[in-house]
Amino acid sequence: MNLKELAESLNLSPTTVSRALNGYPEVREETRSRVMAAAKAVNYAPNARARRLATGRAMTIGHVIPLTGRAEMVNPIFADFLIGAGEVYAREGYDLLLSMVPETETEAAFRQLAANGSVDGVMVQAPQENDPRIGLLTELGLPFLVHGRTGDAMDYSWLDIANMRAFRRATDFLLDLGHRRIALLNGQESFDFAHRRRRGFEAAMAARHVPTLPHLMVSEAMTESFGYLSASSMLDGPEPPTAFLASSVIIAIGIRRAAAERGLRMGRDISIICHDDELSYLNNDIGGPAFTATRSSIRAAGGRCAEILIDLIRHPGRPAVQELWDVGLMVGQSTGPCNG
Amino acid sequence: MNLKELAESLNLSPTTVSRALNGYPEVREETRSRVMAAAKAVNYAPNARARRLATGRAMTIGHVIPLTGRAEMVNPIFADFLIGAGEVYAREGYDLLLSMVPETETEAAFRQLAANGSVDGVMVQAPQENDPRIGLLTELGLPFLVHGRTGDAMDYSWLDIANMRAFRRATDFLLDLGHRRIALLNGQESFDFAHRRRRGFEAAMAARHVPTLPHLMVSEAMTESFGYLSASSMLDGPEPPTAFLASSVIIAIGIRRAAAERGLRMGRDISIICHDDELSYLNNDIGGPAFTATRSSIRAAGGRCAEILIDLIRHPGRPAVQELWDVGLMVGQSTGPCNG
DNA sequence: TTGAAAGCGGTACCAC
DNA sequence: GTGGTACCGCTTTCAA
Repeated sequence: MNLKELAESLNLSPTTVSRALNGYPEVREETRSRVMAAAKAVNYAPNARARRLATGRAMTIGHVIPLTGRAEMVNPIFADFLIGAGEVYAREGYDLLLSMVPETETEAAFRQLAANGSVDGVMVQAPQENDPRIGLLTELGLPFLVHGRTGDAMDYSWLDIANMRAFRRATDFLLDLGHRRIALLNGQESFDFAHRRRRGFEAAMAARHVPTLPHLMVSEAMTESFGYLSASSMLDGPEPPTAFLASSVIIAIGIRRAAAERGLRMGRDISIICHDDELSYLNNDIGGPAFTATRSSIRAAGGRCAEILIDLIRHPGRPAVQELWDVGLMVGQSTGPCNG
Repeated sequence: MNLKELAESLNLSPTTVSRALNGYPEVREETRSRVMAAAKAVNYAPNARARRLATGRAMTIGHVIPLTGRAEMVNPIFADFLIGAGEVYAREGYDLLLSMVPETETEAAFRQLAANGSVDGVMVQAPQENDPRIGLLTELGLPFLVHGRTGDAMDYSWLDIANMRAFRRATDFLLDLGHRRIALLNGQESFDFAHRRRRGFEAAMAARHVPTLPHLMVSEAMTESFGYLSASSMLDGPEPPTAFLASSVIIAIGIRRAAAERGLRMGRDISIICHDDELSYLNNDIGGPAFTATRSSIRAAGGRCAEILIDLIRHPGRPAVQELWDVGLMVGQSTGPCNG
């Protein structure tokens, strides 16, 4: 059953039926209810393909995930971010087009999406320093929102969590507990977030005149084995750390295993604070939940990113939205936007 | 630049240009190359929305993920499956529509997708016993493929791994090593796969006349804390297990932590075999990699599922495809389809 | 081998 | 308030 047939069965024009269904005000109430009832009765749903062509909008948002050797999506934050964003898309009537492409084909993928008009905008995640995607998307005129930031000062829309502040605060917390040899197990520093986290860590240490120890600072792709192997060698080496700061829960899981193997007890012999944590994964390590972001805050961030992106799509030409989120420390919820 | 403009610039009709671009044989070779060159020169890409309307095909496949309380996607297999499927979709020119909906709204989501024609088919994952989705999709006439099976004997297309065989073989392996008190940490038994795995486990034990111990068999949502808590209480209780069989790497990670805390050494004091494992997560637990499926085999399964589904879409009315995959034991690759 | 024209199923402008 | 109709941009008969 299509619009025309539905209209005929009601002795109305397609125009009127379309208007009634789409909530236009000029339709008489009685007509509208008659149309609504009939539509429901025959289980009518407007054809999305036709609508997309007629309106010129795809009502679809693309998430392009570059696949590197290690499948990044496994990192729990990808899933949580997607869920948060997906909820908002659904609420706003948008579909989510997920495109996983080899990293080398990312540019081609974006060009394709822009050229054939199958999305109205795209979400960009995990930007690297001077990420080429930003210039490309700007050039293509495809609306986009970046989750994270690049170092440079281009004028694009992004939402980022206050990485530096989060790690500075977490480091302060460990220092307050009396720790001096704190290890930082970070993600790859080509990613902007890892860079900021290290700066936060270093700032906190410097402020207390505690030297950072090079052998306790490593950064690599965030996997459990990276956490396990790094923590193992640190714990077995000279000047072992008494506390760990990890950039991902995946890393923290590895650290915890290394610690457990050595009979080190969480919260007594050793403390771990990590990012992207959630209660079911890791808690009570230092006498209570200890993490910077949480899974629910990542999800909230995904939702907020989706809202901003949709707004950007609906209002082309609006100035770039740049939102910094304070994810707090030892909290279960994002605290939302902040400044500074 | 659209087809009509491109055609005008070439002094050809849209018809001919369309044919040239789509590889129709009746176009003169010289014309075709002229068209191709021009298309490339102006960076022409056919509008996907228009094409979808004209052809009546969405060229899109839907993955509907029901969200339960615990976000299942975190389970690594979801990501790997998606990656495997996504590669095939991209190769075949299909888009992937990812829809995450509250479990209670799954039916409405499918009805919507079917009614508004935004997908040509859908992938169904993690079926429960007597899963209502199967009847619904059959009724809606929307092509679908199930990854996994339900217990009942309906005639639908599925691809499943040989869960029973995998777990039977894994259990045999542990029995061969001399283990007698083997614990099974399974997923929720409302899922068909969990049910089959238990049967495989029980069959192996029965064949050797080794009694299964009720306190060593638990099934619950697959999380790290489930693994940790269950293993902890088993290890501290009477008749502790000497080996574990886990339905997910996530569970195994929890088991390993419990074991590490108690100073139990992998491969000596305790052995773990798990499903959905991968080297970076867990290995050498019994003196070598030990798992039933692997991340790469899940990915392969995703790819194969995508191929089957696309085939189903292209050839409506073909008989149901039912493929069983042997995922082996202690191997890094799927061995592919098998029977029995 | 090429072209004219009728859709595909909606939306939205303009007239009534 | 309602209806006629020209699109949206491509595919696909049918005719030449």
